Amino acid sequence: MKKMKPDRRVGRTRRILSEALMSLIIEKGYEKTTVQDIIDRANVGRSTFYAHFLDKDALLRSGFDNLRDALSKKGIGNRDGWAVALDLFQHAQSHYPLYKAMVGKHSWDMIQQYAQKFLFSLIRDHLKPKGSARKKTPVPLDIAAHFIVSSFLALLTWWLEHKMPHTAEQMTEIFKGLTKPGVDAGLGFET
Amino acid sequence: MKKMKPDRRVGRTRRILSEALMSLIIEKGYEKTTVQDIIDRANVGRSTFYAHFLDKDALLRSGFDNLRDALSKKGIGNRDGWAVALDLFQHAQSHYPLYKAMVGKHSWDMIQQYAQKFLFSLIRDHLKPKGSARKKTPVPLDIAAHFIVSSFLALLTWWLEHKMPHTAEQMTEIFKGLTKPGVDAGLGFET
Amino acid sequence: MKKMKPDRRVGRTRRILSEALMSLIIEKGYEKTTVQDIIDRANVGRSTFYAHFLDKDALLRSGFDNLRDALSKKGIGNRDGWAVALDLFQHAQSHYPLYKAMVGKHSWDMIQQYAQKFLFSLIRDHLKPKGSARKKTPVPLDIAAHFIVSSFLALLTWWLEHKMPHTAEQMTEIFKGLTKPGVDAGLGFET
Amino acid sequence: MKKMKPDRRVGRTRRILSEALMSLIIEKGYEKTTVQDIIDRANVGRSTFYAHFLDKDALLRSGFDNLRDALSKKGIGNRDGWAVALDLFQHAQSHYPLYKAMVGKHSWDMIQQYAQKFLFSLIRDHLKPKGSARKKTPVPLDIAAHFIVSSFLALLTWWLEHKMPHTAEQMTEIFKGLTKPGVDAGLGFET
DNA sequence: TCCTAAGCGAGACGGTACGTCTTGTCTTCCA
DNA sequence: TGGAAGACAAGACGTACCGTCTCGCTTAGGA
Repeated sequence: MKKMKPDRRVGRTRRILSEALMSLIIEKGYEKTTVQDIIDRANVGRSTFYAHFLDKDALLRSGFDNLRDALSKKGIGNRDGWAVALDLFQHAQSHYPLYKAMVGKHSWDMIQQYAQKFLFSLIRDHLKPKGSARKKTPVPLDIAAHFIVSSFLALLTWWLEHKMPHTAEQMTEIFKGLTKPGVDAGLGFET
Repeated sequence: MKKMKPDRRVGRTRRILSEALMSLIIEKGYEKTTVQDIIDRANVGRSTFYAHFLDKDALLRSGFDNLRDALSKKGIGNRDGWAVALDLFQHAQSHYPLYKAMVGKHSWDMIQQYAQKFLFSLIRDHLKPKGSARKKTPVPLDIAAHFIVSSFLALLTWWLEHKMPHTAEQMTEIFKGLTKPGVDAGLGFET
Repeated sequence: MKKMKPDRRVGRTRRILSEALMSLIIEKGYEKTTVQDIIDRANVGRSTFYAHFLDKDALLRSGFDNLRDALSKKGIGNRDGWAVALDLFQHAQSHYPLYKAMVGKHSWDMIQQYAQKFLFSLIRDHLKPKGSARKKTPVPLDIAAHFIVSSFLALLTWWLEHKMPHTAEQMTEIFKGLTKPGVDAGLGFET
Repeated sequence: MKKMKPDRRVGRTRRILSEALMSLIIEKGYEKTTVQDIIDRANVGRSTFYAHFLDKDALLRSGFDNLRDALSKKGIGNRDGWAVALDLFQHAQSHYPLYKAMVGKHSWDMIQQYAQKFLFSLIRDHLKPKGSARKKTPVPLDIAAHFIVSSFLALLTWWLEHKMPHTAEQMTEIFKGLTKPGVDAGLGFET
């Protein structure tokens, strides 16, 4: 197995396609954007598209890989676990037109699901060490993690749907205020 | 304006179509079910289908109208507000094959959205009277309602995805345990 | 078997339907007129339409039955056989809007076929007695009759398509001038 | 503007579709043949069909383009103008099953109309030079051309409907015998 | 004059074909 | 010779009409 230096054009094509999709989402929404639209905008052949991505959904998800990798590398570390939410609220804010175009649509559901998976393992791994001390908690740890992530996404969705009436910091506070009490009580330790 | 007696056939057709869809969802999933499948199963003409429903999605949603109407009529009344969750957990349990076939798919997102709308107004109307006394709360009432509904749906989803490892009563307790503390603190009054 | 007096409503319904079709043909053409259009215009139930006519085509043809019966009763008699053409040219002229709306379309083909059948037997019966004397003619009598009728219809079509640039009398002369020489020569006797 | 070499597949697809239609016409008639039948027989996608032809009618007409082009190239030249009829009678004879399946139906009307247009200009262009000498003729040249073409098609139709009881040569003679005298007289010169 | 069978309107229904649309694969040809 | 262009198979979609049918109301014409 040879280790190849990746063709520089490959990165270029993927980037162009991603940019084409993003601009099209903002213009006409993800659902109304067809593969044909994307490759027309990107000046790319149909087969080229499918050489790089399984389908339109894969292309969309790939756009969030950067965010995921950044978060993944940064981790939670010694910060207040709830602080991660702030990063995400801010990211949404800085890409508002894109998020706005998707929220409430099928594409948003997909993104949520994608985010859910990643954030879930991030949170669970953060909670596990603390929880391992306690034998038995009234609420299973997995459910708590799922609850935290879902609550965050729910607030994010609400925030975007209502045109961001509060700051990212305020939203983080609200999120923490609504979620932390129940989690702490349910798990039996301070998160 | 004449008051017409409604054609008895209409109700029958709508019911047959709904039943056909439900059975097909269980067999092959909502997304893989085509309109053709439905009308074949229901022994109904294509145009008849479109005379009654805008599309496949509308038919699916109509299937939940009964549940919605039942809840709507029953209301929350004097019960513990959180008890409504039990009704819904139980409903899901008693229609498990149907729910199971949809959870995690696009159809589930749609149902969630449909449920969200209805439950949101139900909850908000339940909270409003209590909240009107207090001038200012750290958390806006709308956000709290949104949070409650989303949390419920998140737990329901988790429960179904994991093959209902707990009873409906246990899930209601967990739901209440995770959600109530934050809401009470955030709103400044006992829900 | 009782002989009933026919219900007066029946004739009325048939007439109303025929009138509705004729007016619709003039307005939007026969092909674009649907059964729904007709029964809407006629204020008649769908089933009533089908109780009276097999389909739209049958209704159209029925409109020409009057003309056919009139010609049939009048016959050719002692007149110049070619004079019948004049009657028909004049009929077309007096119903120009209707004919104009059909000529060149599928409906015109149907009318032509309908007319062909009737006129063919009219002409053949007119020629037969004269031809029976001669044993053998270079051109079969049936072909000659077919030729005469087709030529007439061709000229009628041309005339209507070109907005009737000549009088009905002129067209009759042209028709006779083009057709008679060949027929007389082919049949071997004066028509 | 780049001159592209046409994709070889295109011609193939069009040919296959045409062949599929022809065979289906012979088997079940043009009117009963659906687009679905054609694409099934041709092993072609539905969209491919519509990428090449506007509709079923267009495909049918395209099948006669070869014949038209052949005649067009060959022209009338120095031959007896009436000889063209022989070519056409013979063509019909050699494709009898196809013609037989259409004659008398709507499809035949369409073909007749298509043929009429082409043959009319062929004949008129053939007559014009001869007629320009004469100032005034009792019968307009356009009518004469229309008459000739219609007469030919009428005889062709009769011939096919009656299972070709005469040879193509005989039919040509009959055609000429019936038509030429009137035309020569009407135009005032020998055709 | 009554009453009864038929005509009738309204429109739901099963069914068929249409032309459009989008997807993911596969082939051709150009640079 | 590798990738852009785009032809292609597949198949679901929503629309348009058709001809059949069921349902009650109305009404003509025989009793």
